[in-house]
Amino acid sequence: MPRELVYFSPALSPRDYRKRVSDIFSRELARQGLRFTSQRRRILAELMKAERHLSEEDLYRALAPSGIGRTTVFRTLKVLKACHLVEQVSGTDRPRFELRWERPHHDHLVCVSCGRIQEVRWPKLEQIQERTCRKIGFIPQWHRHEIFGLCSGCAR
Amino acid sequence: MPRELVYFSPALSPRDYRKRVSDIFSRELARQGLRFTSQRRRILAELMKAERHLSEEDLYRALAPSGIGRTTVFRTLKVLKACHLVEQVSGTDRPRFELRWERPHHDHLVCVSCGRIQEVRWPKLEQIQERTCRKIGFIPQWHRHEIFGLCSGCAR
DNA sequence: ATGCCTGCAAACGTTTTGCACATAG
DNA sequence: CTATGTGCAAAACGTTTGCAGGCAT
Repeated sequence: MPRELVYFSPALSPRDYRKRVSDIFSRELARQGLRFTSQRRRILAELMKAERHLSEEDLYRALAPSGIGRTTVFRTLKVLKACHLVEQVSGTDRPRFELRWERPHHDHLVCVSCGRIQEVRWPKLEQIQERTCRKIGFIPQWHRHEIFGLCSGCAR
Repeated sequence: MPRELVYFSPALSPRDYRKRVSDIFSRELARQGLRFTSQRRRILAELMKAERHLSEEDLYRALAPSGIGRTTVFRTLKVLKACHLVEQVSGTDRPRFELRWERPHHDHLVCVSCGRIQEVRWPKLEQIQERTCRKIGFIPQWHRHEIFGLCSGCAR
């Protein structure tokens, strides 16, 4: 159900964006002595063409007909996370995955009724967080900020 | 490993606090036609006396010797969540549960090295969040804000 | 040719469910 | 007394692993 994502950095066309992300993945794999297989290519493609946050299940269902196994989806998601190309977020049900590259950091508003996920950018919040962390000597590495509630459509 | 919690609202003595939370649970159960059994009482007591965020495993290990089954721990945690007496947070490993009643809302700093969980109160952040939500017609019900990184001790 | 990658099936750890008995109200 | 709660064992679920064969480099 989740929708409403803007995947493309304004400076790049969708096509260029896809090429760019693909190149980054391939380079990152090479750097680690790993291989850019057709399965990994297709899983990344599926993530890029999606207009919502996909779960492992979503990916598997989309790609199983073409012969990709569950294990490979799990393993590829792990590699993508390790490359910081994909981030895992919690939906209302299962973990979901989103492409991060070339996209500004943002937080999530998750509708508990329809599952829609909206994205919010909160530079001011990030700033306050960093200041507080610095003050108490905590070195932030990543964070997860998810607000659950009713989206405007379901609020009625 | 997580520690460093302040469970008591400053206005209440620990003893009064425990009585209060217990009463709230009992009343909430009654309201739903459910029963305040000895198991539920003891699970809540365990959560109240804990000085850290407990996992289901923690609770089970603490209470199994006195004959409480795994199933009951899971089921009771579910009831407690439904009553909004307990909130589920992600640690570095498994889900953990914390009492919410009479405690001000706060966010979490999770150390990925030692597992320590520090709590932060960010009224200013909450305020910004609420303002944004109101602006776009999103009705927030709860939120999860967890920052992962290195605590001051592990930063060295 | 080598060594990483794949798919399958089996293992795994966590959470849920079906059931007969126990117990709170 | 009756409906809800309990504990056990088994099932279900999402995820990981071991292995034999496949493929990118």
